[in-house]
Order: sequence, then C-alpha cells, then structure tokens
Amino acid sequence: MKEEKNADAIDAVVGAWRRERPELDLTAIGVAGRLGRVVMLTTPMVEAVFAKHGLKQGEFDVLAALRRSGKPYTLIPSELSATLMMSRAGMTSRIDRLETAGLVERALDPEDRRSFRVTLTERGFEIVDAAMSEHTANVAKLLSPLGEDLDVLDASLRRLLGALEGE
Amino acid sequence: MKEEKNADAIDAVVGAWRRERPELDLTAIGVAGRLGRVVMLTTPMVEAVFAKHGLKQGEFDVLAALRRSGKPYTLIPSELSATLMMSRAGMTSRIDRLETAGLVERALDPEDRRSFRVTLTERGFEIVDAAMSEHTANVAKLLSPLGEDLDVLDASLRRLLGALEGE
DNA sequence: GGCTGATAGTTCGCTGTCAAACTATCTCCT
DNA sequence: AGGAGATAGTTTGACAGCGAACTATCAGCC
Repeated sequence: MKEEKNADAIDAVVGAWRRERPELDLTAIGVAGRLGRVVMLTTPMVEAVFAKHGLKQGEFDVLAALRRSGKPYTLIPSELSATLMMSRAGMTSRIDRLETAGLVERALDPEDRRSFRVTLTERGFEIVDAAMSEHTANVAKLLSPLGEDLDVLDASLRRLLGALEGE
Repeated sequence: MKEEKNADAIDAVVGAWRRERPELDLTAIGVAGRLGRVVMLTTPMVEAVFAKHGLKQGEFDVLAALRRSGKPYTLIPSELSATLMMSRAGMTSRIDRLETAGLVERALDPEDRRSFRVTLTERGFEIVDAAMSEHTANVAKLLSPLGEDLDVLDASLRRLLGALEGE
C-alpha cells in the first residue's frame, strides 16, 4: 500500500484556503509556504551540527565570515553586521560571546580609533573549519533527495534572488 | 554597461569558500544559502503587509489557521501550536495578545476542562480576511520574477519537502 | 473505583535580537 | 583650522520565543 498522491503539509493548508476563499489565487502562496517550511524543517538539523562544535548558528556565521575572508582572518564589526544582515547591537553581543569563548580577538584598528579588528584565534580557526566540513556534508545529505533537481532548484532560486537583490 | 554575469551574494560567499577550502563540495551549500537568503530578504516585505493590518507574522499565522479551519473558526491551543510548529508556552502568549486585541476569544471546552476553545471574533475574521487578500497579492508580486519557473520551483520544493517530512 | 502515567495550559527564567539613545571619532566643506 | 554631519561601536530597554517546572484534568489499567 503506497500513497497514491504525495500530498504534503502545504497542500493541506492551500486546500483549506481554497475551500474557504475560492476567489484567491493561491499558487504563489503555496510556493512561499513550501519555501518557508523547508527552511523551518531543516533549521534544527543544521543547528544540531553546529551544536556538536559548541556553536550556535549565529556564532558559526561570524566565524565563517572571518574564515572565508582569508588571511589574516580579520574583519571589522560593521563589515560583519552588514554581511550577516543584522544590527550592530546584535553583532556587539555576538562578538562578546565569541571573545569570551576564546574564538575571536578584538584588536585596535590603527587606522580608525572608533573601530576594532576582529580576528579569528587559532582555536576559532580550528573549530570553524571542523564545523564547516561537517556542515557541508550535512547540507549535501539534507538536499540529496533532490537528485538532479538540485541544479534546477538552484537556477530558479538564482533567478528569484537576482530580482530580489535588485539586479 | 550591463553586468555580463548575474552573480549574486551567494556566488561571492561560495567563491570565497572555494578559494579557502578548495577540497569542499559546495554545490548544496550554495543552494541552501540561496534558500535562506530568499527567505531572509522576503521576510520584511511580507511582514510589512501584516503590519498594515496591525498584525505580526505570528499573530497572522494564528488567525489564518483559525480562519481556514472553516466554521465555527475554532481550534484548541494545542492544535494551534502543533500546526504552527511552536511551543505551547509561546502559543499561550500569542493567544493572550490576540485576546487582548479583541481578535480571538477563549471559551470553555465542555469536553475537556483542561483545555479551551479559541475562536475568531467578528473583528478578527474581518482583519484576517483583509490581511490574507493583501498577503496573497503581495507574495504573488514578490515571486513574479520567476515567471514560468514558479511551477518548476514548486515541483522541486515539493520533492524536497516530501523527503523532509518523512514520506 | 482508584492509582499511574499522560496530557493541556500556564508561569518562570533565560536568551538572542532589535531600535533608540549615547559617546567617540572621522570626514568633508568652506 | 574648525565646525557640521556622518559613522563605529556600545548600552539600554523591550519583546518574542524556548525549555523546564508546575497545576489541573483526563484516560486506562489492575
């Protein structure tokens, strides 16, 4: 006994809306719903990998931005908050936590005394590299059901993202 | 002078990783990054519509779940928290807020004295219907750059979601 | 019929984020 | 040179969400 139709949770939501508000065109709502739900379902699985390395998602994001910036693995807080699309207030506290944990260091910026240079420590480097390796494998596994659709999905998302980012 | 290549923010991230960690296969990371970024960029645009109706996303979600459940627009808190995939503690406070705002009512459940029935008020009904109409149009507009790729994207996401939800 | 364990909802303490207000410093313009 | 406005980072206060602990009620088993 296999399921004839592979209906998902979004089909149920869209179906209910269609019954209650038949005049609405729900095509895009369904796509947006699936997008959001995929992110919601995968988030805890992604976070679990970071947790194994003692990191939260947001902390990994900071370390990863420093790591991929290349030697000397240094950025200033405002660059970090812009790249990660978060407020500077939030970035202050993230850096505080990472500094306390010994994964980054704050150093004076000789060219701008308002600012700091945030640098990966040796330990931060090792942890983020280990976490990134595992994260990469984990995401590949999570998306493996897509098969050859992976490229199709990527192409569609690229098209959408290009428009959303404003060319 | 037009851009020859339509590189997006994720291309920059993946490119930096490829330079720093050439041994990693970043295909899936790129797709996941685009997924997350699309959600991150669209979230404020979606929330702006709800805000016009005096709602936050989470509050709209509750009203919408009640609305699409059909007459008598009634659910119990544990159904709501399960449907919306959030903790019961969080649901308690959401319902508190919505009740204070006069958009839902709590009534005794005659069949289970531990529980309540949460029902849309007349005013809640009107607000969620108006918000849903505008939300639907807004999402359609946000995804309109996809053109005929909308169905392609939906098919891929459905495939992925089916696997993530465990068949 | 009356414990035992499960379930519904709430309260409490904590955390991560944001916006706004604030200090320090830089930049530019005249 | 020096003053106006912009910018970097922090502090503060507020808020939504979570997990754990708690109360009340239900369900089922002996």
